[in-house]
Amino acid sequence: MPKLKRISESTISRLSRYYRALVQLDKDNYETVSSKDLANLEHLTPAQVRKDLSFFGSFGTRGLGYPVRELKDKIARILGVDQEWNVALVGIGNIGSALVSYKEFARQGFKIKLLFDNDQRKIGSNHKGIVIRDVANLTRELKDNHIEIVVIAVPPQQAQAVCDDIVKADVKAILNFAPINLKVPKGVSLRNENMAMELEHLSFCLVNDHYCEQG
Amino acid sequence: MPKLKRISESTISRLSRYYRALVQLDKDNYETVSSKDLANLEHLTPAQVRKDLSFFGSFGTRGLGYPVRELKDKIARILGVDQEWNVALVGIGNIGSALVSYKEFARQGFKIKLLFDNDQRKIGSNHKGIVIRDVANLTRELKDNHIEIVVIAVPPQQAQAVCDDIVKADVKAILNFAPINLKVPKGVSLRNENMAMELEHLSFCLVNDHYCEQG
DNA sequence: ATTTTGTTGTGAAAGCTTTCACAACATCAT
DNA sequence: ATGATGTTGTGAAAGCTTTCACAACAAAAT
Ligand SMILES: NC(=O)c1ccc[n+]([C@@H]2O[C@H](COP(=O)([O-])OP(=O)(O)OC[C@H]3O[C@@H](n4cnc5c(N)ncnc54)[C@H](O)[C@@H]3O)[C@@H](O)[C@H]2O)c1
Ligand SMILES: NC(=O)c1ccc[n+]([C@@H]2O[C@H](COP(=O)([O-])OP(=O)(O)OC[C@H]3O[C@@H](n4cnc5c(N)ncnc54)[C@H](O)[C@@H]3O)[C@@H](O)[C@H]2O)c1
Repeated sequence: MPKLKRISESTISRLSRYYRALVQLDKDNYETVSSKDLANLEHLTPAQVRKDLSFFGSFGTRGLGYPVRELKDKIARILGVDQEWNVALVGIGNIGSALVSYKEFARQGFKIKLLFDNDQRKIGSNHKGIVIRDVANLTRELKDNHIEIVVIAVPPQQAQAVCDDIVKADVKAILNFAPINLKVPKGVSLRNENMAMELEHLSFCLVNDHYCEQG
Repeated sequence: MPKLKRISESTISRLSRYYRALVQLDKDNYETVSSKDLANLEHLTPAQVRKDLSFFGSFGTRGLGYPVRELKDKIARILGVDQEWNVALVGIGNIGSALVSYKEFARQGFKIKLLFDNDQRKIGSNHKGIVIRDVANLTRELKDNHIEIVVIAVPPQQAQAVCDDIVKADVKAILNFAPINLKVPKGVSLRNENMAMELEHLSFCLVNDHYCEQG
């Protein structure tokens, strides 16, 4: 019985982790799994697992645990990975190319449909079977092709302008690799993949081991 | 007067953001900045900024704000980005290659010194001026070259074995791109860059807009 | 001098997340 | 049937993070 409460970022991230674990358990032909087992697999606490799941309903049986396949499917539904998503990629440089080559995303339902760049030498060329389009037509082409998720992999100076064009196309989900704080209107989901920040987190831990979680 | 309290992950991430903002403000020749200004730049609250900084000391002047260059340098010190770090990269495939090409990391003090792979065709070849070494010698070479941070960019099946070799070399900081939960002993800092998880977060928001922050 | 305006640093309050603890079941052995 | 064992779902407690609110200053104006 899902109440209309905000779900925390950490709960959503953990759902992804449960999902990955359940896919593996299902492959390994496990029928059921307890919150304790699932917690151990992901280095979490059983109470955390049960509380996270309880936000979305009661999926388990007391005394037995959770049915693996069923729970996997339920979480897939919740995460929206039971369906296909049309993804576009803007900026086909180092990172952009790596993402296009990565077949795992497609297998998970994230289908890279369109590629964009502003480099005349790249526009029109075929990249892993997908033609690179001119970013000048970004808004229109995103609309025409019903793109639902856009990945930004352009230099930081260009990122906000690209982002604005994406928002104009009514796209509601953006994954950004540029190390910059993009401004998006309410109703648009933005996730940042900031590697510099992760490296700085690590150097912080190296310098301040006493302050840091891992002690 | 730094008390010996754990610093939260979110505070550390925000320090990275303040730092980036301060670098820009310094370039733009600003002398001072208030918690209000800094908060506006990063879409945070002034109280948050002041509280975060207060964990590490008092850097501002009442009535005036913070001296930009001084605060920048203080945060650089706290984050450990006032020094150089020796970085090694394991797995020179799509993602690994993209990281080697990225000059920004070196500029920030993260110097990629060694590359490793297990593919005989790649081992010994020169990649952007760095020779690719055999991962068989990983532990010894990490030690010999005083590597402090290692980036894992191998397929998920190989990641834990690679990780174990890294830990054996007494490396205390690991950045992992493989979509898998690595097990590391206490005292080793591990950060994960999991793009699939970010995409799933976005699809969750698309499916459950009412549950999601951006509502 | 005194007032006004501006801003920090921080204890306390509010809000949010995780953990605890236990009733409510389910299964199995006897 | 009954008891023993195992596990969920959840309200309450504990713990953590963010926001509030204000004293303590600093500078400038009067
Ligand atoms: N490569 C990495 O390892 C790495 C690591 C961390 C962050 N990043 C960030 O990811 C982003 C991409 O990095 P990269 O190394 O792939 O850069 P890159 O220079 O290799 O690629 C950028 C691509 O974007 C294109 N581009 C530029 N402006 C554009 C615009 N307005 N519209 C469309 N395309 C445009 C360029 O032509 C180029 O193909 C950057 O913001 C970078 O800071 C990269
Ligand atoms: N490419 C992407 O866009 C992307 C996106 C998300 C996650 N990832 C993850 O990042 C990792 C790397 O992805 P990729 O696309 O670069 O893969 P890739 O196959 O292009 O590269 C992997 C490299 O690792 C090497 N390797 C394999 N086993 C090794 C070992 N034991 N020791 C040393 N090297 C070894 C391979 O020879 C290869 O060069 C994977 O875990 C992948 O799931 C990649």
